[in-house]
Amino acid sequence: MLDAKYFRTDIAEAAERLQSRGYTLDVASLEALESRRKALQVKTESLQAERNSRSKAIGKAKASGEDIQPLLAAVADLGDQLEQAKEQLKALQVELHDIIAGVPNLPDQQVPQGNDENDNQEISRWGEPQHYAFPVRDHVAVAEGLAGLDFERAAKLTGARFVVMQGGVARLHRALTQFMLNLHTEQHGYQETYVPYLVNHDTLYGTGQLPKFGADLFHVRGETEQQVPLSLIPTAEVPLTNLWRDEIADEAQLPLQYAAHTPCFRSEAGSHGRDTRGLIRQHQFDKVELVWLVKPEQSDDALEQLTSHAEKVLQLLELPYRKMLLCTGDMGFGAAKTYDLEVWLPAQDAYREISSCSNMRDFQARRMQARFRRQGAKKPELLHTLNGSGLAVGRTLVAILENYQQADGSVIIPEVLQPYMGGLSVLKPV
RNA sequence: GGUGAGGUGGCCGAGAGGCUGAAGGCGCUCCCCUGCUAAGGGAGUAUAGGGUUUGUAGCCCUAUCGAGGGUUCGAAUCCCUCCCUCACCGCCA
Repeated sequence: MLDAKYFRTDIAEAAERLQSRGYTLDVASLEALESRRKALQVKTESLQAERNSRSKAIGKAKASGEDIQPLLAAVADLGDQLEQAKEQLKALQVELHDIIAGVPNLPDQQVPQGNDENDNQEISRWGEPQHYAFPVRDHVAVAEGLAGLDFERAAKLTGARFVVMQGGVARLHRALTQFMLNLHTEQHGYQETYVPYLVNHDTLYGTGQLPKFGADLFHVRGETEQQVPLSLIPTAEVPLTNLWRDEIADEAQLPLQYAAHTPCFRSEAGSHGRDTRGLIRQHQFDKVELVWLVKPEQSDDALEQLTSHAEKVLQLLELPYRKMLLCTGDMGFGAAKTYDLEVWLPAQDAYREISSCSNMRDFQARRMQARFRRQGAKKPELLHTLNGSGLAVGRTLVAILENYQQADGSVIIPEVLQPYMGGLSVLKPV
C-alpha cells in the first residue's frame, strides 16, 4: 500500500507513475472523497472531544454531589449526532481505504516501460542450451518412461492440476528441496524457517493478496460463521514476510533473511487452458522461498544479492537460464522492481519462468506495520521487504527431466544432487 | 473436545463504570551530586490517525488495556462473540 499522505500531497505524480504500469488512478473521485473525509473527520473528532469533556464534567459533578440532570440533558442529542458522524466517517474511510489498498506499488525509475512480457528487458544469459541428437520429449513423456508422474491418479484423488510423484522422480523432487535449502542456509546466510501453510486474513492482507486477489487462493472456512476463516498460502512469502507484522525490529537485527520450503496452493483462477499439460501450472507445488527484511537504503543491493542466490541454484544444477528485468506492465501488484529467472526448456524451445525476485520496498511493510528503529532514533521507520523463489521446485524438476534426458529415455542426475540421491547418477526407464 | 484461570505500556504488575493513556516497580534516556565504582536526588520514557504548519519541530484533537460488536452521558472495568495463553481431563501424529 502506498502512503495515503502521498495521495494528498502529490496525487498528480502518483497518477503519472501508476499510469506507467497500466493503472489508471481516478484522481477526481479520490480528491472528492478526500475532501469529504477531511471535513467529516474534523467534525467527528470535535464532537468526540466535546462528548469527552462533557462526560468528564458529569463525572466531577456527580462526585461532588451536584444534580447532574441538566448536564445529562445537555448531552442528549450529542450522542445521536456523534453516532451519525461516526458512521458516515467510517463508511467514507472504508471506501477510501479500499481504493488505496487496491492501488499497486510504484515502479522503480529504472524499470522499463511496457505493457506485457514482450517488453521485459533481458539482462543476461547463463549456460548454453544443449543440442539433442534425438527428438526431445517433454517432461511428461520423460517421466512416463520413468513411471514418475501420475496425473490420472491425482485427478482421481483430487482433480485437475494435481500430481502424484513416485520412485526416482519423487526422490529427485525431494533432493532438490534439500539441496536448495542447504545451499541458502549454509552459503547465503538465510535462517531456515518452518511456517504454517494456513494463514489468517490479516496475514494475507499484509502481503497484498487481500483484498484484491482472494480469487487466486484456496479458502478454508471455520465450522461456524464467527470462526476465523483461513486460507492456504500461495507462497511462503506470505508467512515469512508477516513474521514482522506489527513489530518493531532493532536496527542491529537487520538485515533479516529467511528461507523456507513449503507447498504453495493457487486456484489459478483465470488461467484455464494455459499450461494444462504437465507440472508447469499446478494447484499445489513446492517452492523454496527467500525473504529479506531490510533498511530502506539496503533494499536495492538486497535485490541483487537475492537474485544471485536464486541464480546460484540454476548454475550449480547447470541449467541454462536468462535473467529478465520485468517491465512496468508485467510486474506483480506489490513489486517496485522484479527480476524473473527463466530456465531453458528444450521441449518448449523456450525459456520459462522458474523464479521471480522482487523488491517490494515499503509497500507490504506499510500494510503490515513492520518497522525498525534506528540506533538512538525515536520514531520507527518502515522496513523494506523482498522475496524471491529459490527456486520453484516443480519447475526445476521439469527443467532437469527435460535438459538431462538421454536418447535411451534415462535422465542424468546433476552432480550436486547425487549425494541427495544416495549416490545415484542416473534415473533409468522402468 | 470438556472444565477452570487468564490476556493491561519494552518487561513485571495494580486498577473492578468517571478525576486512568493508565498507580507502583524494573529497564532505558537526560540532568544534578560524585576522585573511580557503588549508592542517592530530579525529569523524561508507547503507537497510529487527523488538524495547524514551509516543516519528519512545536501545539491541539481523536483512537488504542487480545480482536470485534453491544449497554452507558461516560467502558481497561459490565454484557455477547471470536482469537490466544496456562492448568487438568479426554483424544491424537
